[in-house]
Amino acid sequence: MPGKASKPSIKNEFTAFKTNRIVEVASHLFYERGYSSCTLDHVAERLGVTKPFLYSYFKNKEAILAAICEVGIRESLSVLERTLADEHADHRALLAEVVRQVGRIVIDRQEYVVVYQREMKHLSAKDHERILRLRHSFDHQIAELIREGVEAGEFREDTDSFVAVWIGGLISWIPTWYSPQGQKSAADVIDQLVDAAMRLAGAE
Amino acid sequence: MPGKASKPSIKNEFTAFKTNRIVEVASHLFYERGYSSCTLDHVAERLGVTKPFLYSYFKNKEAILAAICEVGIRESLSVLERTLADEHADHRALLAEVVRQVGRIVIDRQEYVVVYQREMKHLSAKDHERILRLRHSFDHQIAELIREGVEAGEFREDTDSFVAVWIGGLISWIPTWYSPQGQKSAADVIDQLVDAAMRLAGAE
DNA sequence: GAAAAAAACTACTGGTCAGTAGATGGGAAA
DNA sequence: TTTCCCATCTACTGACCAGTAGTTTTTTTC
Repeated sequence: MPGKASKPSIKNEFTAFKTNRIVEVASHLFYERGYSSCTLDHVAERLGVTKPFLYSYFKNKEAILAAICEVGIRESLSVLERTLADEHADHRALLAEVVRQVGRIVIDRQEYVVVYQREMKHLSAKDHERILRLRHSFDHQIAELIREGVEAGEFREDTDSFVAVWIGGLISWIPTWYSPQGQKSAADVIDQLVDAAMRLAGAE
Repeated sequence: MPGKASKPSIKNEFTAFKTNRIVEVASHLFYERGYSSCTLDHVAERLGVTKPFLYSYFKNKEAILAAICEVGIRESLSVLERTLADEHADHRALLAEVVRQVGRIVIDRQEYVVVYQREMKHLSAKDHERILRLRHSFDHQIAELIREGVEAGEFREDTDSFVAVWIGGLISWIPTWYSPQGQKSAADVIDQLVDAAMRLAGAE
């Protein structure tokens, strides 16, 4: 069961590995067929196991969804905080780097992000609130970064720190239209994303 | 059955009225509970009728979903084309007005838009394609507007007309976070949206 | 290598739901 | 008033599915 912090050991590594595989496969199938239309028998079949197997790693179907929803946000938050901790020339460069890093994760974790957006409402109240807090923390830190940049005179002075939400929207929107098979490469999309974010922040 | 163009008559008006009510109520319930988790018995109950009633107005559950998905796009497209036909001082003013009008619709039709985004994949291939074509037509016309504005020297010359997609993203993103009960009024949100779109287009 | 423990499976249940067949009842036509 | 028709309803079916009880297989331990 995720959320339990255990000592590392061979056994726990096995467990973690299997838990991850479940999340991976479930995420893919929830993405394809939607949460409610995807049965646990489906997930089990794709993993080459049976349904009760899943129940020894997750309490129920909703717990699998919660694990999926957390992946994208957790990684985005962690890369955000890592990037904020690094040295940067100025707020412009910092914002650009943050958006670039998070954009990369959102593209890599596309399916997780989409499942989160679409299926959020099937989370239990508890899981929902916990994940929303992560999301707010993210928006808040970007807003702070913008505010500081405006103060430092690096972004247009009429820039409301609420553009953090718009930038978040830009980022979250990517997975709904970007496809690895499309004409645009991931690198192109990220470059455009960074450019768009800088324009929104009034950084030019 | 929607999609059939009939002569106007009292009878057809009754039918259209009932069809609309079904779409309205179904949209609301699909929004709240998700398409797959919302039963037609639920929809019928909320309407004060029974399930077979629905089947005399729609072929099946998916047809109701298709009707919902079409509302937002159809209205957006029609307001877009109406606005494009009007006189405007310049491309800047035109873009601002288009974004304002469409933003208003998206806020008014919030639930339809969200259901469309979330449940698109449950549409039949045919419905899916038809609706996607409407959507592309929308993006294409905005892209054209941007291209002309750049040519006229009203938007920054390094503005790729692909920003049309980003602007579309900004608009589509609103219903996922805006709430009529929130602190921000619809008017505030629209003003901010227009400002953001102008920044993306490099119009300042 | 036998016994105990852990992991995974087989087989089931109780409930749900899209879609349908055929009944019913109220209004229009005659 | 009687007949017919159309809208809507009652009552059902067949399939599906989350979750579980109890058994079998595999691994660990001694």
